Amino acid sequence: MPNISQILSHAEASCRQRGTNLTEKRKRVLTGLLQSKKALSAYDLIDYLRVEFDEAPPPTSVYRILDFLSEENLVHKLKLANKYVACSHISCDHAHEVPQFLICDDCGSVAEIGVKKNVINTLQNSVEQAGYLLKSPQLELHCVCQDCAERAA
Amino acid sequence: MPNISQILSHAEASCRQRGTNLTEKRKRVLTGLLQSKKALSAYDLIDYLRVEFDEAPPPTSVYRILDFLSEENLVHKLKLANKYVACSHISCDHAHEVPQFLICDDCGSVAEIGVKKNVINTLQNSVEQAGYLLKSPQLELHCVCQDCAERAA
DNA sequence: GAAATTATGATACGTTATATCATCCACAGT
DNA sequence: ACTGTGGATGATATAACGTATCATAATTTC
Repeated sequence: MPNISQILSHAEASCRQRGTNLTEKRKRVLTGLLQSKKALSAYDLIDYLRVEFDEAPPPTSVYRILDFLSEENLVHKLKLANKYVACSHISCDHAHEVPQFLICDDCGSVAEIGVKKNVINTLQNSVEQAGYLLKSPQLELHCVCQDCAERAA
Repeated sequence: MPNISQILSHAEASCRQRGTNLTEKRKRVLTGLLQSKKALSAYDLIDYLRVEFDEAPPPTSVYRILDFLSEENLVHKLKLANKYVACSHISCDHAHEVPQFLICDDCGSVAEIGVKKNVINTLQNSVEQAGYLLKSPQLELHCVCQDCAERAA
């Protein structure tokens, strides 16, 4: 696993290639997500920026930055948890299947898994039979991680 | 499709059988969801109660009632949309597969579908391989309904 | 170096949800 | 009837998440 500064360089190059700009502020938000290794809310990130960088950006700015990072596929938005997480494939060069997220309801840890294509296809078929169009096959699943399951036991 | 008062009687009987009590207030919240035929937020329901029944319950009460109705499987909570919807099988007697929800991001309409058991199993296996436990295989999918898709076209 | 574009800040507010403590109500046992 | 008990609801305040609007700063481009 590459270290954070390598990931940042990679992300920066990727943005430049797409004609966008990974600014210092955007880098700091991304760094926060990479360091925490779990999903954070926008307000968690504001706290992080205050503590680590003595910044106090308004929510507006942080949400804008998170939107930007999502657009660049550096970060995923987890609607189910109202949180944001660094893409686990952030430093890969190849394209990926649509990510599926497992969110631990207890501790907030997030695992990103792939599922077989035919599962998604079956799902998509069911959706279309109901007269709907799937906007995004990105699933977010309520889970409990092993650590929390053991702690509870 | 049974009418609303039939559904209410059925729900009331179901609660009684489980040793719980479908009070008038709870009935009115359920009625609101049944009438609207779509997902409503807790605050939508407060508005509904004010308009239809000249009540002004605090959010606390409405959330409590929604929790109760969820426990009784009369209502489903859609975390993805922060809304609540009457269970479409509310008046059936038989057990059901775990519901899957299609949420129109434009108009908020919700379809409830079943998916084949093996799809869920496959998913569950992937989750377990990642060291997580699936708390609920209830999926909520971001969709666009046919009406909205046509309107946009 | 002025104009245009991009990025960020300030302020205020809207929406969703919960914490805490108080009150009401129905019903059981005496 | 009296009372205690548990279930149900209300009142109040506030937390957490998110957005609208307008202003300002920084960067690029000509």
